[in-house]
Amino acid sequence: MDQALNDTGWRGSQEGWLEAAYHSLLDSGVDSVKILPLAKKLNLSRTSFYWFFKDREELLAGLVARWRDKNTGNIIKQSEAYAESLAEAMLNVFDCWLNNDLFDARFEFAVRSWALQSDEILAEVRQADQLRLEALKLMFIRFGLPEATSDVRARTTYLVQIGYISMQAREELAVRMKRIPEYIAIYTGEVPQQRELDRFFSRHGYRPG
Amino acid sequence: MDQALNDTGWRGSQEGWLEAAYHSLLDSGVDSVKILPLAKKLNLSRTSFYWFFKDREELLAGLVARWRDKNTGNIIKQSEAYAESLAEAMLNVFDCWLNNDLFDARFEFAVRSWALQSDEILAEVRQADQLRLEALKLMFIRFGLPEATSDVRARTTYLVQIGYISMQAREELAVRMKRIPEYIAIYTGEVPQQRELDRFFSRHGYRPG
DNA sequence: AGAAAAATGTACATCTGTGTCTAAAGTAAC
DNA sequence: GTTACTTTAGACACAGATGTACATTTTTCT
Repeated sequence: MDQALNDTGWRGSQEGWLEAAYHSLLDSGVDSVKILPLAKKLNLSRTSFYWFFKDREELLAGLVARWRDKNTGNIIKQSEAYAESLAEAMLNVFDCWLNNDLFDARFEFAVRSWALQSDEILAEVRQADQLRLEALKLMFIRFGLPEATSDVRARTTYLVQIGYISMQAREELAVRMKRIPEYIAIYTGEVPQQRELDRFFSRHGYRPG
Repeated sequence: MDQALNDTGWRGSQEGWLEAAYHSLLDSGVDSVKILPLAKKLNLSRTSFYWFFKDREELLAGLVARWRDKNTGNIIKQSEAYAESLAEAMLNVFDCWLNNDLFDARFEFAVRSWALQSDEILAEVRQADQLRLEALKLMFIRFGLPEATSDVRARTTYLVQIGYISMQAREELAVRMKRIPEYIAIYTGEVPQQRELDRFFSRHGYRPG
C-alpha cells in the first residue's frame, strides 16, 4: 500500500501523531485520544508510536503545550493593541473571536472539558483565565473606567465568549457580525463609530448589506 | 461485610446506580461513568447492575433525562416571574445562578462536555440553549426593549453564565454578590434599586457589609 | 555496497471494561 | 418453615487498550 511520506522521508513523525491527536481531541474529547485508533487513522502500526513518544502521557502533554502556546497570549496581545477609543479597543479583542489563527475556540472547549477529569489541566485553565481576565480589565482601566466596573466588564466580555464556545454554535459570519455593534455597546457603554466598524468588518472579509 | 440497605431492604436500586453515575459524571465526565468502577464505589457486584438497567446506554439515558428535567424549565420559569422593573426581573433570573436547586451548574457543564463526543447530546444541548435564550429575550421585550437589543442582551446574560460555569470557578458568595449590581447595570442598562438588591441578597442568605 | 541509524511491524503479556449465563443468597408472603 | 420472588455474585467469553521485546525494513551516511 502506498503511503504519504513527509519531509524526512518517513511516514510517521512526532508532528503527525500530535496533529492526529489534536483532531481527535477536538472532535471527541481527551478520552478519544488513544494510540490504537490514531494508528488506524494514520495507517501506521500502533507500536511505532513509542518511537516518538515515551507513552500516552507525553502525547497529552504535547497537546496542552500546543493549546497554551496558541490561545494564551493572543487575547493579551489584542487587548494591548493600539486604539483611539474603548470601542475600537474592544473590536481589537473581538478579532480573536472571529479569527481562528488568533484563538482556537474548539481547542479551547476541548481543553476545558478535559479539565473536568484532570486537576492538572484544571490548574492550567484557571491560570489562563486569570491572565486573560486581568489583561481585559487593564484595557478598561486604561480608558478611564473605575476598577470595579472594569472588573465586571472584563468578565462579561470574556465570559460571553467562553459561553459562546461552550454552546458549540455554528453560525453564519453575517449573523455574528450583525450582533457586534450591540455587543460593543453593552460591553463598553459607548456606541462604535461607523468607520471603526467598517475597519473591523473589512479585516474579517465581511461586507455588510 | 455490613451493607447499607435502602427502603426496599435491598442494597442496590435503579436510583442508587443513577445517583452514583451522576456523581461520577460531575466529577470526571461521561467517560468515567463505567459500570465496573461504579460497582466498586457502591460495594456491589458489577453484574447486579444488569438487573436494573439493560446496559450502559440505558444508564446514560437516565442521566440525560435527569439533566433535562432539572435544568431546563427553571430558567424559563424565573424569566417569567413577576417583577416591577427590568432590574428586578433580572434578579429573578439570577436566582438560578445562585441556587443549586434551580440550576445545577456542574451538571450543566458535564453535559455540555459530553456533547463534544455525542451528536445526540449535542442536539439536546442546542435545544435547551434555544429555549432558554428565547425566554430571556421575551423578558427584555416585555419591558419594552427593541427586538435586536433584546436578543443580544439575552445572549449576554445567558452566555456569561454558561461561560462562568465553564470556568469551573469556586468563589465565595460574597465575591459573587459584590459583582451583582454591576452585572445588572450592564445587562439591563438600569441601576437596581437598593430594596431590590436587599430582597435578592436576603433570599440567598447574604448580608452585605 | 556496506554499516549505522531511524522507523516499522509482529508477537506477547497485561489490564480494564462489557455483557451473558447460572448458582447462590436474601427478603417477603403465605 | 416453605415457597416464590428479588437481588447478588462468580465464571466465562470477548473486545479494546497499553506497553515491551525483538526482528525486519527503510533510509542515510561513508
